[in-house]
Amino acid sequence: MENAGDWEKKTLINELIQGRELVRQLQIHLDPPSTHEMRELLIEKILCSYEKAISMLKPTALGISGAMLESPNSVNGSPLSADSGKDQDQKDVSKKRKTLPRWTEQVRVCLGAGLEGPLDDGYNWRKYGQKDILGAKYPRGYFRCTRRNVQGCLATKQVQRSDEDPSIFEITYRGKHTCIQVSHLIPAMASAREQEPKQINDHHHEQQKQQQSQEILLNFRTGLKVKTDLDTQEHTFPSFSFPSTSTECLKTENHIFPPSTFENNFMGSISPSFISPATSESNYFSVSPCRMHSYGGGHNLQTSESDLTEIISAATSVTNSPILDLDFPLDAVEFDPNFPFDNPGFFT
DNA sequence: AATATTTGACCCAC
DNA sequence: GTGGGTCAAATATT
Repeated sequence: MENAGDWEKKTLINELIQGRELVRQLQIHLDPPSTHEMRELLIEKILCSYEKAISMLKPTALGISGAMLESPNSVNGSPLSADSGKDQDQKDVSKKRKTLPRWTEQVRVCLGAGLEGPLDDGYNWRKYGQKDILGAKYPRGYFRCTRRNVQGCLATKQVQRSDEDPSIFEITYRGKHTCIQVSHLIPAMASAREQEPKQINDHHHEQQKQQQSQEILLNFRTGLKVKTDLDTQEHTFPSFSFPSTSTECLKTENHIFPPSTFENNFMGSISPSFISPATSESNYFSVSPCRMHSYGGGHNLQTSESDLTEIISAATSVTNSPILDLDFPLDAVEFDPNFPFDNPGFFT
């Protein structure tokens, strides 16, 4: 994690460069017969970019990188973690409730094409419930890993839209993914494809390449070691997604960037954080999430000491902990995704 | 047909 | 009893 600072710095620079590029694009689109939508879109992107840059400069963003961790107790009451004993019997839902680690992440969604909603984090989620929460303006969505039945993956997440800022989604993850993720990315791509069939159809071959590289990468990742910020334990985990910051945003938003745009950068191909149909809070979204702390998500986890170990491992299995990713030698590629914008004409 | 989402009911912790 | 979380039948989508 030593290079976390570096990484943030670079990301910050990238964001600024990106912002500049976007402004240029906007400039171009100001005169000609450009549509309003295009201009608004550009503005959105610019704002998004700057917002991220700013958030990176904020104190909270520096250390643990702004990860919004929820103190375990605040999320759900208390004794949840207390009984850490055994969750071995995972068939019993209620027991699981007590012991599964959880952590919260806040995600900002870029309101691009008028749509909005939470992003995909690289896993395939299936919605299994929705509930109106007392005092909350928006209902909370409940998702579980689609591989639950197949592989017994017990990971779940809750998506709660923020009252004050509807563009923010609070995502509470619970449980770690035990499913083998070699398969998770590909379906993710597939679903992304489904959502943007027109744009993507032209790039089937590229996608296959992508999938291949994903597989390779995943295999690679399988042996990944990650340090959590909680302590020094290192964990290897089976799956991980590499959230790309603005890429996500721009990529999903308005489908401006065809997959091929990312083909050449490793990151682009491995970042599965496209939209996933199943992840949308209410299914109506398909937008571009900008993780507020995507450049470094410090997670805090539920902290019952007894569960600490599990929590930590869970944290590593989570998808959105870029900061955790940093131990991974991605330096060479990690920023590429932010740079498709350097392509002249990437907007047309 | 298979898979995903919706939604009311049910269960459990508080 | 209440609220939050999950189940599962009905329904929608692919």
